[in-house]
Amino acid sequence: MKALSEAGLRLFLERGLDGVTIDDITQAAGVAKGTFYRYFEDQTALVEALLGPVRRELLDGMEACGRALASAREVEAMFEAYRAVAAIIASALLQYPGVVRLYLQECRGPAVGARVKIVELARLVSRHAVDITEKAHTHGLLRPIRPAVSGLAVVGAVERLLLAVLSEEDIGNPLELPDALTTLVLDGLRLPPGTQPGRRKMDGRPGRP
Amino acid sequence: MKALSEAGLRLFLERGLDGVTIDDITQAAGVAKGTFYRYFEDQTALVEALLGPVRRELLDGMEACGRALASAREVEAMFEAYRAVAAIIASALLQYPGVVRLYLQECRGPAVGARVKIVELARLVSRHAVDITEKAHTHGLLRPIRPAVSGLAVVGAVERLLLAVLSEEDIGNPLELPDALTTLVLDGLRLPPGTQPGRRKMDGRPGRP
DNA sequence: CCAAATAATGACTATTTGGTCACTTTTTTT
DNA sequence: AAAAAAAGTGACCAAATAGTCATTATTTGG
Repeated sequence: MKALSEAGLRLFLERGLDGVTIDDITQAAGVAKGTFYRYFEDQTALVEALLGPVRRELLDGMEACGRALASAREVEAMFEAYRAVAAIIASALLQYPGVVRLYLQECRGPAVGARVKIVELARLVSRHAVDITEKAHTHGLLRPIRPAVSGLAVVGAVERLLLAVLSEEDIGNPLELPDALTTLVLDGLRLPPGTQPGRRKMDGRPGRP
Repeated sequence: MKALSEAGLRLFLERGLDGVTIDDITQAAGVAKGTFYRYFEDQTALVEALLGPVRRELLDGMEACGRALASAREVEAMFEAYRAVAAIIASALLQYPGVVRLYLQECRGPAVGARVKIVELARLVSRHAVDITEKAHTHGLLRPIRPAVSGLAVVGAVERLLLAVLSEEDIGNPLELPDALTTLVLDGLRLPPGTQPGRRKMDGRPGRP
């Protein structure tokens, strides 16, 4: 059964959810076809089994962040809530890198067949992200941009960077990512006015007066 | 032939690239199966035909942005180069909304079969984005964050917002998106220090001293 | 050591699918 | 109008596929 899950995940990543047959999976796992159906009703069930743990951790983490933020009145509490989510994501990345990659790879496809649960999770993640942004917004902690826009932008940025990490694109030390993202999202790309163009500060901190 | 392209695109969006058969397409287009093979060698060829125009416009636009930025020494020139890319994207969105959606939906999947050209385009887009960021970075116009990180983050944010627009998620007036994105990316989410929490400015401009 | 329960097998069926091709219909050219 | 060219058709084939099930192998409990 573990052999089936592992083979399935590997093949899904290589060929896409819809590009893998039950025969492929059982052959790769080194078992007979009938064995697959002893453990999973169909391909969809296998995907759900793979996604389950990540789904729980992620949704729990985001809900906790929402609750924490509901009572946050200061910027520091907001940062702390965001950091907690980042920790959840990092944990999932370390425990289930393949599943996270599968999510990133399939989450924007049409919600059909084996992909429904993945797309459903993606919708929940986006909704939570917007809710969280909405809360911070209500408390006046954020710039006056529609939460639906900034929340989704952050989701997109984070997901793209996770993909880069998992695809081993060259983005430097992954451990520096949360800091870089924080700087990026919270303080923006643009060099703060007053700093001399050409003389870059190298410590990566915001450094506004 | 147009009927085939349109039916194919519609079905690809409904069921995913790998979830559509030639029979599905010809049936939806109301032609016989053999007719498909008169115009396209296989499904991959149809996808390439669909993607072609968008691919050209997008890559041309990004290359132009790179060239413009190569000579940019001031922040204003940089903004102008970004605005030009935004215009290209908006144009593609209006002319070929379905194809853009197909790109967003499939661009992170494994580069297999009919998806290879889409994934290839996605790689080029990311590479260009990082190159562009690199250029702006070299000129000292940006914060000291690795261009590979900030460039990919912007790609991710933009792609997620485009998906939202095309999926008719509620993000308000799409015409305000470029401005929101600019504010978001260039000036950051965080309320500038010095502004009173709770008293939000409503004009959406940065407003730093 | 034996019997019952559990797990694994792979041949088999019914369908689906990509691709072909001899033929018919429509359009263009002469 | 006749001939030639182009477009369109759908039956057909071989390969692939989801799912079943009678049979065999293995494990477990007494």
